[in-house]
Amino acid sequence: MNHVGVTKHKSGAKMEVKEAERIVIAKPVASRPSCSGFKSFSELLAGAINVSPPNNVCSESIVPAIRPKTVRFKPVVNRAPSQGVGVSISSDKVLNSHLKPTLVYKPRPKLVSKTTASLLANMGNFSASNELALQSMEAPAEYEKRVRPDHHQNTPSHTETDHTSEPSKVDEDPKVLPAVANSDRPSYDGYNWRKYGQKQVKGSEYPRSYYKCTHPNCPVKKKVERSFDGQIAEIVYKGEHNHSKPQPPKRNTSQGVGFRSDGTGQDANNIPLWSNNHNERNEGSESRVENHSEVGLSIPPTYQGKALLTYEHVTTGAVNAGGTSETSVGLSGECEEGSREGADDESRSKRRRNENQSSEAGTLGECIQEPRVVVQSSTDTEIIGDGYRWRKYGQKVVKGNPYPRSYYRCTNLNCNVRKHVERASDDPRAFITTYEGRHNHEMPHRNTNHAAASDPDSNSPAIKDKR
DNA sequence: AGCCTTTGACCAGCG
DNA sequence: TCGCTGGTCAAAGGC
Repeated sequence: MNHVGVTKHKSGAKMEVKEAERIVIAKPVASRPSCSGFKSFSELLAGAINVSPPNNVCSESIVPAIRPKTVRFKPVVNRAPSQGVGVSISSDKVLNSHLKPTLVYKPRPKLVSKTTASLLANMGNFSASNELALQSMEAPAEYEKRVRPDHHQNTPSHTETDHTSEPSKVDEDPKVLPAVANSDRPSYDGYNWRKYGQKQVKGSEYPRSYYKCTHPNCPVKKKVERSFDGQIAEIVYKGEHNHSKPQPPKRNTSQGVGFRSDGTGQDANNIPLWSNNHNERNEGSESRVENHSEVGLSIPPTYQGKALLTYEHVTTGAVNAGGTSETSVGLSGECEEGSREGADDESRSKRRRNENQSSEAGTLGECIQEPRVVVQSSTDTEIIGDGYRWRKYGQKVVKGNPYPRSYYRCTNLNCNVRKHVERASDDPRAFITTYEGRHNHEMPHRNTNHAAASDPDSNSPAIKDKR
């Protein structure tokens, strides 16, 4: 085991290490990085990848930060995601968030199975690799900072058990059992991670997995909470990579699905694409990429069919938006997880499956029969909420929340920013809006504040974005 | 052979 | 001081 950067000796040594980590690692501070020389991962990434947006005047700070992207909005004052930062943090809670140590990345993507990924890949634009790669969190561009609501309410019962190993379990829908996907793998961010622990954390319905970057001397760690169906419920990065992304063994564009089965968690194809493709393709959207992956609209592997639909929609949206990256991005998250996980997780799952076959079988069946994902085909609703124009491209019910979540995409050409809005299950008056990516354009409508206004299902109160 | 995951146990911080 | 909790270790086993 290469515990890079971490000494393993009990007590004393350990402490030292921790100390070190603290120094190096950015603590998940809720506070939003400002120009104080504090850069978030996404910003850093952005800088590395693209030309940094004008906003980022602050330059290079070394501090990796965890940037919050999802904020819980109360029907009060909200801000739209500012251009520079892909996320808007607002609401009282958010504001207070910095008081809390938890800065979390909390995307809730669903995954698609390998099959889906490959299908998508075959569809053309979509390259599984990309997708996969996208998930990356590396640059937590997608970080969402979220004041965590009580998860408890969300999911009643599946806790305790160690579902991690089991790839797809039910999560959103207790019945949903992703056939292939998921698992504990960290999201694909182009880096290699080694899982070194897993734990059921109090307050969280999902088990938390701990990962370390496998690169020698890289102090980066991340915690991932994955729902039973493989969705990433929360990701927290700690530290900053002191190396570049590992080069993928090979790049592949056409094979949508090239999964390594070695359990490295790397998808030969994925990574490459991720690092190359995305970076290159999405100039200016750097963060988006990463984000999408995690946050992206995801579809439980189980719902392959749906996934495809979604995919199409996504694609369409992308097209409409004028970007292709979107497409990949949109799926990325899904595929990534699904596919990549698929590789090794699959085997693992098999193992586990054998062990728990009976129980799972039942679950799976149900899942398939009762998909809860409702993909709205093309609700080309343009909504002007936080000042930007959004097109709703999907909607679905997420586990633990009776209210459907709506997915929006910025309608601006080439802008890959997306957001999803949902009511807080524990507080119907509160809305949780998660932004992905950052706008690469000016805000078309500055004073409008009815983000969800046109959202049919949102019943939503207008979400005002704070800026 | 090397690397990864799993998982119970251990450790430290905190209230 | 004690119990709880989160984070990490490390043996075992798989690929």
